[in-house]
Amino acid sequence: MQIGQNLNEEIRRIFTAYLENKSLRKTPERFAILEEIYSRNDHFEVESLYVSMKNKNYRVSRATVYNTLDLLVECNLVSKHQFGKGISLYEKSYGYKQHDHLICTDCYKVVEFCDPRLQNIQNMVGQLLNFEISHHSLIFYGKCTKEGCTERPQNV
Amino acid sequence: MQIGQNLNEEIRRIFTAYLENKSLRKTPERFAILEEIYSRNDHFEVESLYVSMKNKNYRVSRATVYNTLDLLVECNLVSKHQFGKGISLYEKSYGYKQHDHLICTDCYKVVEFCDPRLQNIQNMVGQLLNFEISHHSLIFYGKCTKEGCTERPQNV
DNA sequence: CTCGGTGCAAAGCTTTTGCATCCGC
DNA sequence: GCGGATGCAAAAGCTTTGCACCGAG
Repeated sequence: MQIGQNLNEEIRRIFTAYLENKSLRKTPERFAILEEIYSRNDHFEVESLYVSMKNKNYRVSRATVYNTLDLLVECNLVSKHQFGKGISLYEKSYGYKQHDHLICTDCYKVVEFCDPRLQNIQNMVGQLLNFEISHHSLIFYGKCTKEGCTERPQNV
Repeated sequence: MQIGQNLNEEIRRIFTAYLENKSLRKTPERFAILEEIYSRNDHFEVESLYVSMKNKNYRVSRATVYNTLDLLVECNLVSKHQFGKGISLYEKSYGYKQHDHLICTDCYKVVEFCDPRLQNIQNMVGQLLNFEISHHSLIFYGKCTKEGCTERPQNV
């Protein structure tokens, strides 16, 4: 589809600009990882991304995946979350409206939400305490009611 | 001091009630860990708590510390944070007003703040998405300005 | 007396690091 | 060709687990 193609070009452009600005090399691995991430629609962990690429017979190492994820987080193409199970989850972030997460403590389902008032809090707190706030993490923990919470962990 | 003594009795009472309710044993180790935690005023990591107790010649194992921390988190006497460095930080939570955290991405300084508007957001989001929200985690990441940010990691 | 809890050490998992090789610039 | 980047595997760091012993109920 045309839109997907445009998005793909756009994120490559952003990553390229970032790499050039930082005098980092534009290696094929870095762009392959970026592309793999943007072909996904979930909150994924490093191992899952690594396995996906291995399954496609792409030759990458975990070290490169970790390294590239750091770069992508730094240029805001990917966001990183610590949802509390000691394991980091990532998701693509370009073209998505800012959102936060709600996690079911029974089944680990992740739901996204957005509340503009948070931005006000962020601005005020930063000004009050002399911080230049660059980003935030807001997670609500609870139990999903009504909907079919299975109490069985899902692969999020 | 009298207040400290009352607090100490109060948290023991809460923990005791929790253990009895869950039919768990009231072992001396569990209360020793609780007491050690409430004698601290910082955000601490497991290893630090373990070492503190070892230094006082108290015989505990890491396994018991981890086990007890889980219990204390579950009965709301302790709160657990994932500040993003892959390592969990804990703090006592009874008798403290609810607060959130601001972290300097250069020196890792942790500052606490409180904004009552967050409660409104929490209530609204929970109602809207059919979640019974039990707790949350809000972290602002940024750089401290004006004050002397050393860019050197502190032991938080 | 029972069996849950503990200490200790080994194992598990995610992430980082060291090093030889490779390739972008 | 140089030096950054990669792949691989080993190592590191936090947390969990297995097992024999202990002690709370």
